[in-house]
Amino acid sequence: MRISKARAEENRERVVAAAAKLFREKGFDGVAVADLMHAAGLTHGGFYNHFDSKQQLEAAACERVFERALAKIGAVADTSAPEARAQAFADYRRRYVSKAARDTPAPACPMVAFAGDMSRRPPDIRAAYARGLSDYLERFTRASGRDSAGRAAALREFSTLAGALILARGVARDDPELSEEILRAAVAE
Amino acid sequence: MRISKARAEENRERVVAAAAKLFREKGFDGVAVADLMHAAGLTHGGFYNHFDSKQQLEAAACERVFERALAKIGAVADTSAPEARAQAFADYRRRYVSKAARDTPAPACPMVAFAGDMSRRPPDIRAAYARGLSDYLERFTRASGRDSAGRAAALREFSTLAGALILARGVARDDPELSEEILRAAVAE
DNA sequence: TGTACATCAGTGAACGCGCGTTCACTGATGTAC
DNA sequence: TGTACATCAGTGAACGCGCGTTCACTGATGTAC
Repeated sequence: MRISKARAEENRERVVAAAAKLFREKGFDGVAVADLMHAAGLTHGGFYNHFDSKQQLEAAACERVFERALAKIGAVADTSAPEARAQAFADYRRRYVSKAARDTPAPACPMVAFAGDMSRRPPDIRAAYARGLSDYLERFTRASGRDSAGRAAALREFSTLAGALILARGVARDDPELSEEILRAAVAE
Repeated sequence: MRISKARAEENRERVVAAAAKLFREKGFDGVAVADLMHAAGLTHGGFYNHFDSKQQLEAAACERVFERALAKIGAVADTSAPEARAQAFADYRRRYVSKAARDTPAPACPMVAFAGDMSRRPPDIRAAYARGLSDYLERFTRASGRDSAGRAAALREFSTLAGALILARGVARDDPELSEEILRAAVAE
């Protein structure tokens, strides 16, 4: 049963959206093509009408996750009024290491979701990730109110946030107190 | 061909050692039982003479990696002369975010190697990991010369180091300049 | 100490399962006239 | 505008492969006497 072009595009979109969510949640190798298609309301056989391979969808999903993350930090960076920007950045940091961010199965931050096994992924995904991180750190630096002289401090600050969230997520279920302690320490002054 | 008890124990030891290395390098799911046994100079069939399951070896390997990491940071923490301890800690930090640490396929730090997918692992491995991180952070705090009042600062400092190494490893091959910048920023003052 | 036998670490074939991918088929869509 | 036909998104069975695990077998080790 052939489907209209618009509907087909809509289906492809749903597959990418499902992949962006499920890959963040279970990792690239933790989700089967059939799972992705089922999550998008389709059967697995049609997958290759939209993508050359699972690997290609992985790259597309990675880019999709970055689009969202870049839009979010970009909005903070592009806030023109300095005091509003400072407030937006403070909120961003606080939310980044919140318990909600720790407890969500699918981390919104692509670095938290993917950094761990990025060194083992094929070149095209790694390239998308590297571009994404580079763009993200540029925006994060601006969002933090620093200029190029303060870039090192901004990178250090983001390493702290990402490191704390990754560590806190790893022990969340087995040592919740330590997990919270790590999160609080990351934004303590 | 039956083997002596001593030789059998030696073989088991080699399997755990191979697992501790290969799991750090390729992740738990990236190494097959046959690979592990082959790396230990054995064939895959004998695996279940030593372990109930692959999962049990994963837990044993995780503990093994922590033993090494805890011994290393423990030695710094237990250095009694304050100036020698401060020097040893400075060296530890510098080496932790060195290019060598970034470029080694098998990270020495269990958090860098395992944190990424720890939230998806079975309970016994997660428990071993949580115990290990808790012990590690206690030693790291002492090694940094801080007492319990300075524990938050110590946790924040370790989050920075681990986060930076994880981020730097993720883009090492695709954006080496950014990768180095992240590492340098983590220990800049 | 020497002998006979049971034990069991190691071997490699085999099993069963899940996964990425392929393929023949369906039937509504898009197009040529 | 209406009709005939080609296209192609979606379906579900099937293929091939790798992996964790099992099993019958081997023969040196460990032990009972």
